[in-house]
Amino acid sequence: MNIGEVAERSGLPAKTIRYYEEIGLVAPRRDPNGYRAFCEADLHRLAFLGRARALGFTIEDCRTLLALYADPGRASADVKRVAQEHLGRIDAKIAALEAMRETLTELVSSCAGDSRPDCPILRDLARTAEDA
Amino acid sequence: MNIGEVAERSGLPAKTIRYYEEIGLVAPRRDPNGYRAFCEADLHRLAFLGRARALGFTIEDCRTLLALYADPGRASADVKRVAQEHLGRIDAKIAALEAMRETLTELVSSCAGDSRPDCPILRDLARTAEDA
DNA sequence: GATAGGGCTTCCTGCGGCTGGAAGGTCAAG
DNA sequence: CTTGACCTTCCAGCCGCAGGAAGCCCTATC
Repeated sequence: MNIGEVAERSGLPAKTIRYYEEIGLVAPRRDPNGYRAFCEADLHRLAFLGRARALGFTIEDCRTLLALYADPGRASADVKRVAQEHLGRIDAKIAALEAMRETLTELVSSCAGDSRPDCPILRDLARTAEDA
Repeated sequence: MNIGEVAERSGLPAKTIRYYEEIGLVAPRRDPNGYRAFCEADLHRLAFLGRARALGFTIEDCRTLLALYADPGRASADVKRVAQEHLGRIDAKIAALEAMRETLTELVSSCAGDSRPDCPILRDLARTAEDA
């Protein structure tokens, strides 16, 4: 299998697959002409990576997860911990974004949005620390 | 005002302020010795930037917002549009993160998290496209 | 056998928004 | 005169790729 076919079957761009090889996440054989020659196991690994990345795991998380996946003596607790920590980071991000959303929603709804220059959004951004 | 004082009063790291100057968001005078000399208006501008960034606006959004702020002939509709588009991007991010959170929460809760290797998280990541 | 096209290769740059660190100038205090 | 805190510039790195240049390989067609 050349990179094009693997890209199509895994759903990952060829660029990304080359990058994953560069950072050691996958190690396909090489044909005599220098082309990467992927086997089914490589494809499976890449698909695994694609799904882990889609769930937001970092590349380093993926490295860990792949290692656990390959280790028959793993403890599911180790996998769970990785996922839980990731979940914590996601919750934190959501909370931060929701705080922004709340403020922004309020500002947007209070702005007339007409041709006049007066704007509570700008007023809020321009308020000084003294403006309690 | 030197950069240290401005950093403290604006809450922005000095590094960030230098960066903002580099990309043209602020343009302090210079003392004969080469030190940046900030005036109150510069500080105000930086505080504005700090608040806009805290609300998640991109640097380019900030540039636009600063320009609108400085323009007495602006239309509040222009400000509102910038904020609304930003709000849309935030909503999209939250939605993506919540989708991840949902899947991850389910996976985490279904994993025993003990010393045995069997793990539904890994099983899910490793499922093939055929596994419907 | 020449040519055209697609796919493959490597290498370098750039994205956003900073952050860290090195090497060196400047200033006030002791 | 030295110390130490400040300031300066410049360069590298973060994450996870994406874009593009330059060039090789392979197949098909004329």
